[in-house]
Amino acid sequence: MATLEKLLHDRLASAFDLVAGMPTSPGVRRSKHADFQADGALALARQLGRKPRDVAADVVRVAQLDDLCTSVEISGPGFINLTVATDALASLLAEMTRDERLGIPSVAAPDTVVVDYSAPNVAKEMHVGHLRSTVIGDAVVRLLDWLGHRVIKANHLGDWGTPFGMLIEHLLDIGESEAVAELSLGDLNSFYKAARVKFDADDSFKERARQRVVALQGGDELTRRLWRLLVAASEKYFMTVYDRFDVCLTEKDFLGESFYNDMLHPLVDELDRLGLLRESDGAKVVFPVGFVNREGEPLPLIVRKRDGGFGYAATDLAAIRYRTQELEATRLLYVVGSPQRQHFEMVYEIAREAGWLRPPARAHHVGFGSILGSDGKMFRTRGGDTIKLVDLIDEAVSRAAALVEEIDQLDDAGRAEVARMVGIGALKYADLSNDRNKDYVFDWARMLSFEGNTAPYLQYARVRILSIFRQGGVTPVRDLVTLTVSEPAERALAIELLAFEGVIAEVAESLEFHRLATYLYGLAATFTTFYEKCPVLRAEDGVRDDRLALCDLTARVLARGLGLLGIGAPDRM
RNA sequence: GCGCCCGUAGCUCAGCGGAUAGAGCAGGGGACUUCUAAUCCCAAGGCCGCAGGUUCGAAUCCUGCCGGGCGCACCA
Repeated sequence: MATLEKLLHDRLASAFDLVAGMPTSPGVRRSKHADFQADGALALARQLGRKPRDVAADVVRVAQLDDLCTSVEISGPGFINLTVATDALASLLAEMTRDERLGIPSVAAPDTVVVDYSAPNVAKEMHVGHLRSTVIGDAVVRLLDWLGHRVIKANHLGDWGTPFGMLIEHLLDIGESEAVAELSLGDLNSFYKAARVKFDADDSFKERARQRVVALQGGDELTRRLWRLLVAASEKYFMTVYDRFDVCLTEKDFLGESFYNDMLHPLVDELDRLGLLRESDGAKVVFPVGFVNREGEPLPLIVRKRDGGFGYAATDLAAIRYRTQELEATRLLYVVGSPQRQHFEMVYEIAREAGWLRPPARAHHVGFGSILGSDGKMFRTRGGDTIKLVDLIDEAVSRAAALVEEIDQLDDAGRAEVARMVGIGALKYADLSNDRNKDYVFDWARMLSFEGNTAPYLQYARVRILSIFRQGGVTPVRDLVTLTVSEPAERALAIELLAFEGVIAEVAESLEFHRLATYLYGLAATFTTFYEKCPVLRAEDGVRDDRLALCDLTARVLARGLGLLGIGAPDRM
């Protein structure tokens, strides 16, 4: 389906091309002076050496807009103001009601997308630091999947490295069953800390740990089994967190660092063959072009450490090669904090130089800022400790439970389910409604408020709509051929609804979910104006059905939009 | 030193070259015999960090400052 804005754009583009004699952007956008405006004449006038208003007049003369607009006027210095015909609105809306996908088709040429996100560490608690990656990455997965792309979730688990020496030795000390029980239940911090304490205090333990690392890397069978035990127990725990948080990661998506172990030696060999590998201070490194260190010298990416071990850079390179060559990925997304930006830029550059990343395949760092406390510093507990992710989730749900306590139309189980949707929704939405490039300030009261740009507000807006249907005992029809849109509030809502596709298209590329959030909030706000001004159930028969259709579409767009953000929408609250 | 990100109302945030810079919160004033008032409406609140430049037009693009955050060789 063609979206309204795109239709206007295309028609005007043809007209502009005629007037300019070359491809010219019409500059169509929403306007407060009309439904839409086109700014293209102002920019074009300069190139043609003519007056903007004259250019605009020529464009209007040749533009074929009769079926779309009732009014096309030139205003100010040369803006073209467009008022959309209600017939056009009506038929587009009717088409939208009939479409299961709300006018948004599956993509014609799907990408194979690898989304690298969440990435907790084995035997370590998930904390606030994992919140944004998990929430944003999950939204990326849901959106691209819904659009019909082939999405591969890659949970780049920290399941390898020197800490496993001490972790395995600690496991042996306390016994396998005890360790597994502790880890599966989520008592990860105390397990890790206990290991750490012994490691720091006890030299013989430290030596055992060191030996154990060697055994692990050497493939010693017992050690591997114990390691696997640690990983499995942690994965089991992480799954409980994901389930509780409504995150769509599954057991199958754990693709930890260790997965790439066997690829690391061949990787180094290939870099060597390609002539990219250098020796520096005893380490094997690659110097990607365009990167310098603080002395202005070429900045290396260390592929193999002086001691022969591999660092994360090697794993990241192996992963990128695996993803493009084995998984045949065309779009690689790394949902990782902004501080790691340079690292990934270096990895991408090397991958391009090595030929592992070439068009149409592209890699993109989906970076994000930090979560801050109300004091403007990194969000921590009052004691200065990092906050566990489960604690955050639990608090969100229990705070939401206090809010929904008064709902008398639901039983206890129903209220608990609503509390979950509201609490988790609030937490996720607070993250996704902010520009991910920026830091944001964490504030329980604000995110759980029913006023302002919050998940509860959007959820509530939809509940009010469903309440109309229940109250009237009606089911909105979805096979309309046309409908009437006459009141200003109806028009405003109609135009807002028709903008959904454009927003989705934009976010699918930029992965800036706050644009979707801003849109949904605008839609909900536009709806409440409509709700105040236009009675639905009390309207006359013809009008009533049309208003019901507007309500229904709004509810569906809200539910779909929230769903793409990983947020549920309760039917009552 | 080099690089990246950020600076918009008292607070939290939108605004990816267009008309008079927008929301929410807080503070002020209103609206519940009404489809859920957990809502809505009205008024008030701004040298868009500073200074130049490009442009018919700059919060938006460029340069330089100021202020804050983060990276920059064997941790991920």
